[in-house]
Amino acid sequence: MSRKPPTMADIAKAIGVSPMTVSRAFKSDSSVSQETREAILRAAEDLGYVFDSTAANLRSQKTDFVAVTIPSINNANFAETVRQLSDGLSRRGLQILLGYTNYDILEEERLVEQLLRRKPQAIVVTGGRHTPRARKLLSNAGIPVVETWDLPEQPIGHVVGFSNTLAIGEMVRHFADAGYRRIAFIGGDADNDTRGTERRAGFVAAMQAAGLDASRLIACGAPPIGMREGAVAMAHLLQSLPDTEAAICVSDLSAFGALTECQRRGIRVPQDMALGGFGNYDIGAICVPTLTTINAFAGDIGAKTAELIGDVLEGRFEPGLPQTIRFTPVLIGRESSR
Amino acid sequence: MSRKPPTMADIAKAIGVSPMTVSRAFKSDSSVSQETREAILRAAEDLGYVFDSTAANLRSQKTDFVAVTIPSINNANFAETVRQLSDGLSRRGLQILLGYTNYDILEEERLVEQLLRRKPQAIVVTGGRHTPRARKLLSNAGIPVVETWDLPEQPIGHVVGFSNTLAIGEMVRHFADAGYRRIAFIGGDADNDTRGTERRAGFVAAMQAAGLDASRLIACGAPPIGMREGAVAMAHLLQSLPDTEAAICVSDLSAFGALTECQRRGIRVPQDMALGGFGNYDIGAICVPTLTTINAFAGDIGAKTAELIGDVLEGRFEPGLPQTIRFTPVLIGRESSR
DNA sequence: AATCATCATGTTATCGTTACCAGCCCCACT
DNA sequence: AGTGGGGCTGGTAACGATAACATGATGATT
Repeated sequence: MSRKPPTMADIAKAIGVSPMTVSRAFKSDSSVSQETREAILRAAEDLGYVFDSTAANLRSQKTDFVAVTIPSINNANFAETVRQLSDGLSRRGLQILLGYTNYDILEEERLVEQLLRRKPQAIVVTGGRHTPRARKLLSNAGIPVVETWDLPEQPIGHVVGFSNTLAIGEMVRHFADAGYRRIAFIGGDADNDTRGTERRAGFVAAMQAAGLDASRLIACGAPPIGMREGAVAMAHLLQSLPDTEAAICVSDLSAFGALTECQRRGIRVPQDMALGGFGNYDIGAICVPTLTTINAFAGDIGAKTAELIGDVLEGRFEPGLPQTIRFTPVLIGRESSR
Repeated sequence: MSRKPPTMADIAKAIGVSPMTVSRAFKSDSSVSQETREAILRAAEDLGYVFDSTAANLRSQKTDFVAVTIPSINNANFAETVRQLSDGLSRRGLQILLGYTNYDILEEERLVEQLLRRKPQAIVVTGGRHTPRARKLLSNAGIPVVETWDLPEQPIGHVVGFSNTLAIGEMVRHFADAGYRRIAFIGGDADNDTRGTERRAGFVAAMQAAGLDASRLIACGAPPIGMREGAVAMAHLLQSLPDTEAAICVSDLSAFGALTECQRRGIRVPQDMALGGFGNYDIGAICVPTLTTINAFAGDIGAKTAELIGDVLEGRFEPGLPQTIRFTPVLIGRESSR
């Protein structure tokens, strides 16, 4: 029963052809006569043959893997990026090899090394901050590298991202234009949360540019920052700076958490406290009141990255000429800031 | 510059040892003298050597991959299962190879076939419904198979799951005991949503067992069923069956959507309409009012599956003796059903 | 002193597929 | 009839690591 699984050679023997012909029969473009191919595929099915990619990968020096690292899978934004990336790549015959860094660049380094051993055709990392060793590994890997979700100052290779700083600036202006003055920022205090700290820095810069006090900063600690952290932060805010008129949160999740805290305390949103989020999560479009947010195009980042990788691998670009694709975050004004 | 990457043979030559010794130097348990190993590792670093798993995989017939299929990555429940699974496996030196079926068993079949070509050491699938061909592929793969999130009547191999039917029965009883009589069910009408339909069937059975009318069934269509679908369904429910006292939703997401619709219409929850969800999502614990739900132990399913796979692969079980690990879903009573 | 286990290393063959290079047959054109 | 090209097939070697077995040196044991 449990003999070892059949190989192409077994099929070849059964049909009376060479293994080479069997190999060809499995590739759609190669030249094999119709009847031979059918006989081979039938025999393969009969024998319960399963193609062995590991051997093919070794011989052809192609794995059709694309390595991807994200901070966390439990985040709708990153998940959406991965989904679109995965869809786009699978359409091109590529398969994702996914790893989580847990928002830790040391973990990222380990992960990158581990993933590179699998000989992916390209690698996508989230963010532009890496350990020196990770940078070196990526640079020397000899495959296309794409950094996403940020616009690194010194990109390793390609980039598909947007400016978190600018995006938050947009949000600050939105509130300032609406007449809010005492505006707080929630989150972005942990230095392993690069996007969060960028947003916080962007908040401070934009507030100062608008001539407003930028000192209302509420800490949430290390990522992931979810709804609960947002609620806790709002409680702090209401206690420490009760005259605050508006709070800009590091993400829609924390904004929603902040909203629930207001609801529990009978604080009306937006009349007593206006709220802004980030990321255009589903929840912000449906909760009551709906949340003003920033669409950072998480899905499009994934889709565009897939397209870019396809183009590069199929030689549609000058090789060695890194591309930077920049998305412009768009503010979505909703009920929480009217 | 772009010569081809160094191999173990190159390191061997540089150090003056055999390739075999180099190979051994990279495995922690093998016997290589301290100094030789150090010299090898140093040379490897100098040359920018990256271990080639594809070759090792072929020769040793071990990939250290575990294939996993889930319906969707954009679902906090499945994501949590995958996270714990991934953590547990990586602790054992195994790496996940993930694929999404989009709630489609035909897509699952394609995916399973594709994943098996990569020669994983084990495969985890979500749910117990598969195409005949997929069943055959899984059975003949010669590796441990784990079905999760359900309790299939005819398991292919191992199972780590719970009874959706029983879980919803629990929920129905909770509402019935609290005095609710006109109870509706939202979702679970699409037949590619196996867990959803099971929950709906469980609802009908439990309602009948309680002597209650089980005909208040609101359709949501095909999965994924999110917040928006829940809101739409609640609108339908309020229009078609306005005297309904309580609604049990196929998940916390749809329950939250239903809640928002109530809020927009000024319908008090739970006074005018009680709500129940499923899955113990973060949102249900924090929204106002908090949602009564069922903890299905999504994370534990992943953790336990990782443990099971570890045990099986390391021969800690009678081989060929499939295990079934059954979780008992627990009702969490919250504000939405007081 | 002889024997044997242990350690560190080397040699050889192989995992299953495919790149590369031929070779054959048949038909279409000169 | 001769030449050429395209379609189909086969033989051989190789991808880069390691399993399996073998070897020499060292030290422990009797």
